[in-house]
Amino acid sequence: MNTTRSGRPALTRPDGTPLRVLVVDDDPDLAEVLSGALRYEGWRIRTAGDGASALAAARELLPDAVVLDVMLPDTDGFAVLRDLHAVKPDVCVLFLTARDAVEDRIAGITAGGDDYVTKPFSLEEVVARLRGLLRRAGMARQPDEGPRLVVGDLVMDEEAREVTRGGELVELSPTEFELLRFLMRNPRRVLSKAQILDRVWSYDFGGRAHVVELYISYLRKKVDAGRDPMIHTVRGAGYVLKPVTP
Amino acid sequence: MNTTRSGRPALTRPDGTPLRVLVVDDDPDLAEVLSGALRYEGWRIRTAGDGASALAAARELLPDAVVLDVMLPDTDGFAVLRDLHAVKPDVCVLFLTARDAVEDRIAGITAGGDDYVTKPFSLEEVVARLRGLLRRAGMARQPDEGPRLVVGDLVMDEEAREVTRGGELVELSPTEFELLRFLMRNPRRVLSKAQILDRVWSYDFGGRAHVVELYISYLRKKVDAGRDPMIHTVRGAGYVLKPVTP
DNA sequence: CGAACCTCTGAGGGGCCTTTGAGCGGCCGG
DNA sequence: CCGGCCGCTCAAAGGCCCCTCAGAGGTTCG
Repeated sequence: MNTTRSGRPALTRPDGTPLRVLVVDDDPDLAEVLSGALRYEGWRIRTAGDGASALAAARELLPDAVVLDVMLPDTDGFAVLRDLHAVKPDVCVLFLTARDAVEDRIAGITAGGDDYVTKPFSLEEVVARLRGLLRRAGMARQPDEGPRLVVGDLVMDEEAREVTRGGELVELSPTEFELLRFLMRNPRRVLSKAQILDRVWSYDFGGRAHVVELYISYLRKKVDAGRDPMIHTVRGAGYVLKPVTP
Repeated sequence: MNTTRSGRPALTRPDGTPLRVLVVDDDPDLAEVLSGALRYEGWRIRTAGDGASALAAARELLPDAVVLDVMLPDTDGFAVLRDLHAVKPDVCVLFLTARDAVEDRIAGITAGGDDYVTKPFSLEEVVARLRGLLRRAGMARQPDEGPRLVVGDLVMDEEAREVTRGGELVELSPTEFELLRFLMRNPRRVLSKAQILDRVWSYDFGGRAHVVELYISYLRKKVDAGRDPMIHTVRGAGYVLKPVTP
């Protein structure tokens, strides 16, 4: 079976081959980070820096999905979207856009089944949105099943953004939710504070690892509250999430 | 079968040939120490002193992994990472960075599945991280199986950073963990205190061999506690770890 | 426009880890 | 048999890691 670089079974095309994703951004560093994260999901990645080379790459790769910066040096994302649909009508598109970008045009996009995230984003969010898109479009085969993450009696419904522990609802803020999602996607594995920062916080976050400690303590108060702890500190290494009794 | 210089079966590429690793550091002494340790793993090593020659070497060697100093005389780590991925998209990268540069521009690097260690590091840590990377990337074939070390009834899960003896959990500090990992990777072999210092402690450690004795005694208290001892002293030579009944 | 919520910073404190030093016991050589 | 060396352990200092509290600034929502 095709697997991610983390060992977890990968989200694949229906025939089991790796999903193909094209990353289009004119910032080479950002494109590199993005494609690294997506490659880590076990997918096949290509990058492009402008609209013209994006189209050329798309014609060659026939990607299942495209991560597309709205602001490109030679053209804008919407024009590229039209051309992409001409090349491959069923392609999924995830837009990258500035926070204060034109909301109305973006709104029209999501109606077509595509989606967007605003810069600066976290990699966890990009990956999650992309997985959601591919799943809903029927382009991806679920190795596990459904959009639910389960670790012990802790259950996360990613689409409903709902978390329960032992059946009880746990209410989380956005950052808490993303942190817990990252932990739940890597159960029984020690994650360093740097790893967590890189995945859960925005790529331009300048802060220190201290925030991770803080949010771990928030999560503990809500997820572990009064119960047997699932979140453990590994001194000098990081944090682990694991079921109470393995 | 391909083996390490120590006789232990080596971690190899899927086809059984030795893994190829490129070491890039502008300090020749450090590069030498590193490549010595990696060669000891049974891998094929090349070194480079700057970004340009690193790329040239990469094009020729097509390495499975690169150990890469972030501070290079001619360029920075991010640019090299991009170029390396262009040469070989599935290459694993382990960055070496100064402790106070961690916050700097490392952001996003671990997100792609790559990893880093801060200077001063221990060789055990570098080797362990590299093995982890290669294993997760599916570039390495397990001679034993999985990310678990087993000696007798002593079991170490490196990813969960969990150790059990006879099923019972053994809690270890970071240094204790690394020392035990070194012992478990070299079972039934006498390791001198100097060897242990060189591998487990940082390369700039100024202390004396006395610490090794102390940490061995800590390990005994936790690992051998009340049970048949697995850690043995070989007077005048060093220490051995072996199963209770060979 | 106000209130609630969320995120992040800074400071304080507690506890674990690492290292050092010293003392003791046992093994080995003289 | 005795002295010296090697290894083991205890005790304590210091540092570092981690947790928590309190509050400011920003954002969202009513």
